[in-house]
Amino acid sequence: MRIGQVAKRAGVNVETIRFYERKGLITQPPTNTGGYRQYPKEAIARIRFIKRAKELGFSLTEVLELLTLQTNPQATCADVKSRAEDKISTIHGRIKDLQKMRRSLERLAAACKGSGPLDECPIIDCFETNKKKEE
Amino acid sequence: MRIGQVAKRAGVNVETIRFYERKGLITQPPTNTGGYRQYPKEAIARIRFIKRAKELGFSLTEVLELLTLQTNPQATCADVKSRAEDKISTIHGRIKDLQKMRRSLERLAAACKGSGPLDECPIIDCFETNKKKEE
DNA sequence: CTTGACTCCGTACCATAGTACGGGGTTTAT
DNA sequence: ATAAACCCCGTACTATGGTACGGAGTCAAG
Repeated sequence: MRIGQVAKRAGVNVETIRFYERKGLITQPPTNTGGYRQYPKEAIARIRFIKRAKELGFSLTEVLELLTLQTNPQATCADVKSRAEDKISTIHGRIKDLQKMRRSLERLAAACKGSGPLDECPIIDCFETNKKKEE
Repeated sequence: MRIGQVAKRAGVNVETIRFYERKGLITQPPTNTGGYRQYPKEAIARIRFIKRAKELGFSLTEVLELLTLQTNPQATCADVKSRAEDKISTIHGRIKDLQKMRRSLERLAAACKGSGPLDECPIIDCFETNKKKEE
């Protein structure tokens, strides 16, 4: 199968496949006489693996680690599980940060009556002073 | 005040101030005879404004919008409030996405007993097939 | 056997938010 | 007056995950 077919079936761009190859996530397949890459069908599965791991928050570097683990006969579930748990906690941290931001913005938006000049806007005021406006 | 002082007091890097200037977030102040930038003390407040807005999730482009609004006498609280509300909802969306990821990972991690070879790992299995392992 | 679609490669570019560097000139303190 | 510390400018580089481009060669259908 040629790169275009693989790309279509895996749901990515041709350029993305070449990019993954440069990053070491995919090994370059044999080429035909014309120099075209000839992919086995497992290539599609590998690209989908990458997509799925990415969707769950793994960076390409981390996906590479996961893929490398797979070729290591000493690797066990524990290796994968610990990476998943690390990822869960970093995601958790990001959620906390975002919730903090959201709560602050909600407080400010609630304090803003939505009319009047900017120099009375509690949101702008907060940005200027980093204090809640004293009543 | 010179750039180094401003940077120190605002809690950013000198380079960052020059970067913000290039981005139009800060106007270039007058320079002394030697060509050094001479900042009024309001510059510190402006940089802190940028920092605070960034901490609440606004990108530099959005911060620029906010700052530009301030110079517009027609602008009202409503303009700021609507930007805050937009930001709240994009943050909300990101939280939802992250929660979805976290839930999926938690399900997978829970399904993984944490020992044994990788080809029996439900996490790897999910990445390969995007299905929950059938029992 | 020609045309269009596909692929090759290397490089440059996108956004984001800066950081780092190098070779100069300036200011300040001793 | 000299050295340290500061600042100037432009450019390049960081990380992340790709996308775009251009000129060339190849493959398949008519």
